[in-house]
Amino acid sequence: MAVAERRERERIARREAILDAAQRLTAEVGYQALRMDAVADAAELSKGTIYLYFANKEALCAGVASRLIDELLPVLEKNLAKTSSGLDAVQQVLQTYFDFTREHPHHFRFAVSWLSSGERMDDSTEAFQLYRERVGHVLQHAVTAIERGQADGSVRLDVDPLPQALQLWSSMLGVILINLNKESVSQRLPMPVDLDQVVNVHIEAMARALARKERS
Amino acid sequence: MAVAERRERERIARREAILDAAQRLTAEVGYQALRMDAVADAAELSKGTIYLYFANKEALCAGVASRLIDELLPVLEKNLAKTSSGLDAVQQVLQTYFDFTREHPHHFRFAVSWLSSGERMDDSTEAFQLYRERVGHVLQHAVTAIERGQADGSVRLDVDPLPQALQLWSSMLGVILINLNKESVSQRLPMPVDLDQVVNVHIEAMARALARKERS
DNA sequence: TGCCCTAATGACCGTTAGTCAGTGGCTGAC
DNA sequence: GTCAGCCACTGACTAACGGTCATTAGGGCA
Repeated sequence: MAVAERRERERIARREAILDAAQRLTAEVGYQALRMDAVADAAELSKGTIYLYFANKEALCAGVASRLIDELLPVLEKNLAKTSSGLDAVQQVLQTYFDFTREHPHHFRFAVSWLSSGERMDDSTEAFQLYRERVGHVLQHAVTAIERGQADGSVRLDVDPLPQALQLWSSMLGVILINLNKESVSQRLPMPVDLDQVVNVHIEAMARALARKERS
Repeated sequence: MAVAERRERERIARREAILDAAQRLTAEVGYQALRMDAVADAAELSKGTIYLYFANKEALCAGVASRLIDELLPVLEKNLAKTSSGLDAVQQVLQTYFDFTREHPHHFRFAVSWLSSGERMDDSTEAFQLYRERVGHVLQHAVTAIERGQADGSVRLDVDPLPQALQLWSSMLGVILINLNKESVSQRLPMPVDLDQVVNVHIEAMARALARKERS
């Protein structure tokens, strides 16, 4: 049945075309302002068709998010390869993730709303499964960096790699969240602040907290 | 004009009654699921009337949030009075804020969406001004704790109190965000994790990063 | 040629934030 | 005491948007 195979290829191609359109629009306006009608228009399809390929708006967004986080992993691995110690690698994971969110702020906002969605978001779809897996890979790099540091003597031995990696990840999440919205946050705070500086302060603080010996 | 004064009192009382209703409902369902019709029903007013007292849903939520954060400040001050050193006070600020968000998870979610809203949210209303001011007070306590630690020798001298307080605040934000959604986050991660432990790991790490001397 | 199956359509629905022309009761001038 | 005017309040209405479904188009197979 060559017909069935062609149909399957066409189906995948159409799905990718929808994702292309959604990704383009998302880069402009973000996930929350993304309109399903606009996606349909941009993909030159009717709205109903979008729902033949994605269960709902969130599943579509997860599809876009999966594509983006795919771009992060090779960059992260390239940067990690250059590091001289485990502690250096820890800092590199944080810095690379930060740089990535600067390039793709909407992706980060989506990740935050996904993580904080509670029961609201139905993430049982295939697109979410994939996204979840990718996030796990990033976290695994942090765990590995800590273990490497404990092996090479740059990271203190009394930290537990997995909880510590989660601490690094979640605290970085907060710092990035604030930095990403620095214009509005600094307006919204009563004191003057330099929120770019805070990112460096944070990465430095994390390094001090993990370092085996007091750093200069 | 005793009439004008009575009118003003009534206006304030009505506003408070609306806030009462909104706060009650918010505690049940959260800000996002709060329906303006439901607020109107609960306050025994028509929906239009709600909009005579609050510009929009966000302003109403900011009103509720202001009330809640008002509860935090006295508790924080009480807890800080018991601390034995500046470093201890830093930890107490973090712990108290964490405990508060456990009691009022919806408030925290609102704060996060406010901070990450970018241009979306119009926070020029009076309710937001007040809320902003209160958040500033909490931050100020963190700054003061660091300065106190530098004075009493518990905190290293090479940290700049304001950026460091912002680092503490924003990183704690991320850790709390993850903890608040721990059920869904742990489901969504491919590895098993204890997210309550991560909060303690974080506060410990922060203390190590700020401590003047290596802690045991 | 004609039947069938799949992909695609777009008018339609439900929900919900926000609006506005209309109502009624209190006030204060006369 | 009367009544014009003001003001708080009303609730039906609109707009926007995510999601649905009865219907249609057209390629493939007997």
